[in-house]
Amino acid sequence: MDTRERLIESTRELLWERGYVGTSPKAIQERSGAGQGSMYHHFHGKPDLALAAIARSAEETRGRAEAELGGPGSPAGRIAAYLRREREALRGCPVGRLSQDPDVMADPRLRAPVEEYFTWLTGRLAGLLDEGRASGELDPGLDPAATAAALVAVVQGGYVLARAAGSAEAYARAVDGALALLMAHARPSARPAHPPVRTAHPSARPAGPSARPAGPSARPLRKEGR
Amino acid sequence: MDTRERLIESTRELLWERGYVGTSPKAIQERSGAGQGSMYHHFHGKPDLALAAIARSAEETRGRAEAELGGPGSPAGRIAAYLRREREALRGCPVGRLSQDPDVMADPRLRAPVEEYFTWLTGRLAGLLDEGRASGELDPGLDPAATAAALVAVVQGGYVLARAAGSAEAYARAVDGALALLMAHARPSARPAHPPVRTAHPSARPAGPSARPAGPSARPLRKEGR
DNA sequence: GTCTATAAACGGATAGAC
DNA sequence: GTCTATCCGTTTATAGAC
Repeated sequence: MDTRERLIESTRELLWERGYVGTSPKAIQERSGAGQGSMYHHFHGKPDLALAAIARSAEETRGRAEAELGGPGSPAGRIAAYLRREREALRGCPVGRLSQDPDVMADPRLRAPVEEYFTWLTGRLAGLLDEGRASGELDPGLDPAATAAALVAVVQGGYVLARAAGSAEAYARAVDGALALLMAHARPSARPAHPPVRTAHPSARPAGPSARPAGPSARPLRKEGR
Repeated sequence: MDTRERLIESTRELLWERGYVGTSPKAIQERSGAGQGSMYHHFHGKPDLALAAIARSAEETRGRAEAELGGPGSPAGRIAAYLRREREALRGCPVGRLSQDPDVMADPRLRAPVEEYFTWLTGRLAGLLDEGRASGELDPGLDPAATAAALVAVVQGGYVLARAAGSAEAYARAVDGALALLMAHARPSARPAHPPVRTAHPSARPAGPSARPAGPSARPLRKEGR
């Protein structure tokens, strides 16, 4: 890996860990092993280097999301796989983190990759939800755009909860809760097989929207008991 | 308001806007109108002043939440009121923001109020959900702890989406999506009479590729038969 | 209680030698 | 391309006068 590359990668790490304000050129140089001169030879300054790092992080994060969202399985299954994917919850989201940084959001060039990432991700999930609706896997009453926004928010908020609690479990709990809510809108046949899924679905019920069978075992989709 | 008080309030604002790393004693002094000497007379240094500010922000934020959560109405109704409460979505959460700050989370004293706030809030919501289950308002199949975590995450993630999009509407959309999922687990009689969850903001959200079918907007969130 | 003076380290960068 | 030297402002205080 050449110097330029090491500078970008080190900046990506530092932006992830400490944000833009918390990341100094000196720290970047130390982590990358590059000198003052090298850094300013390859980049015009901190914002320029940060732009390269942010753009790459956004692209990589998008690629990792697409690996799950574009993978095999039904739309709802792929969404669940994405949400549950192994994440370093305590480290937070390398892209979402930047949204909290006023200096990043104040600079249109630095901000663009962040905005685009979330626009893409929300749209991608909305498309999958719509696909699931069309195929009959999901309740046609679902609003794809709003549901997608809620799911993306759960992921981002899950990171907040995990960091606040000092435990990655808080992330898993939030995602589990959201998936349980979502999967209640899926056809029983489309739900994952492993958990003891016997929840009565509206379509499985004879009639009457209020007929909530009070079965205590009717818990949708849980990863671990609690 | 005396000098000590102005120092705390100015620090609260700055922590909210710029985070801990982004907040310098100098900026605090300028905003509060206090001099160097005053600040170090009333507080031992930046961490000490930050602690006072963080503790107060956590307490105040909790109080504002309790105002909705402990208000009138059914459990689900109070939760909906809390989630939809007018928020300055673009400013983010004064408490949640701190969870992204490594220097805050690294200091147990600064971190404690943040952790406690989220523990309390999640527990409070879980209690309400449980109450709703017991009263028959909510589906007994709901997992209160996981659902509560998901809802808190939606709020926190909603702030991220709003900031990323540069629009408070993104927050509203995420909350709407989450409430729609939740309310599908409520007895119809317990659901809001007026149309689903849609905030009355001046600018209507752009109808995505997946605008809802032209059915009556007042129809139940969850389809009854299929 | 509040003010000014002083200071060592850091932040963010430029200039020029090699 | 990389290194060292230099620069000016900021950060985060401490000391002591008023």
